[in-house]
Amino acid sequence: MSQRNTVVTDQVTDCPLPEVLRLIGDKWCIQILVELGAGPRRFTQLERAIEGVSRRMLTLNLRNLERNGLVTRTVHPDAPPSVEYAITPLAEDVREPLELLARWARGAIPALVAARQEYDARARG
Amino acid sequence: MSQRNTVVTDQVTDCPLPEVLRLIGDKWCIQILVELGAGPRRFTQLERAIEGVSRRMLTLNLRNLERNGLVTRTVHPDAPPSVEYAITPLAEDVREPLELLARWARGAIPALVAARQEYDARARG
DNA sequence: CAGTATCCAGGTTGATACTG
DNA sequence: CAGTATCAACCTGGATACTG
Repeated sequence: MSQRNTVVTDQVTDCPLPEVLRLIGDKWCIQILVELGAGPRRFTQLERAIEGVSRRMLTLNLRNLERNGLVTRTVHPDAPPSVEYAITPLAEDVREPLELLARWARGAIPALVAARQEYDARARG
Repeated sequence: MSQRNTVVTDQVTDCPLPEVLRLIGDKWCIQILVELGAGPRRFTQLERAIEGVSRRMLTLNLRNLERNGLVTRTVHPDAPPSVEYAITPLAEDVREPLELLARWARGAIPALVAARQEYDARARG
């Protein structure tokens, strides 16, 4: 999760894909975006919605998303504290490409499973 | 790179995206697929084309791609050995979704950079 | 509530040397 | 040529305890 400023700086070729993947490739980013896609959420709401995420990782991933302009964080000056997260238009725009990717994944799963079984069978044989 | 058999097994929700990202999210996978998209390549060709990849990682990534049915590996019984890698139709199909994602990335870069500058400025301030 | 600080286990990667 | 084997460094992530 350390600084990964590579999205533009050192991208010489015309394929930004490796950078995008690092951008949204943090372990919980997608699930955060999906959850926030349904509407703004508070920290604990996210923590409960995203099964298995640790407090630490949720924080780090949110900070990263915020830093990259994909998520906004608004603090309401209440007691007890209340912080609301929401996705930005920029993040909205990435939903469609991601949905296509997801669609491909759903279609590809049978072939993937088959490929693995065959590979593993051969690897053992 | 250890076994990650999760693509189907434990996916309860209807969002396969985290799994896809692990599938093609290995550090060099995309670059391998892009390179092979231009035509079959031999091991050393890939090693030279993909700047910064170590022999070890190239091997591991290729094995993973092969296991998932995204790349084929054909050994020509020559001396010296000759091994040719190529992408499968399954991998061809993923190029379009990935291209859309790349297109989004290219468009989003200015906003990303701006978001970061602002965030980092505030973080220091 | 919404984090931060700390510690640690484990996984991932690169460098390097070796092999059929 | 096309790898495998080994080792060390690094990074990531989870658990936990603490705080405004």
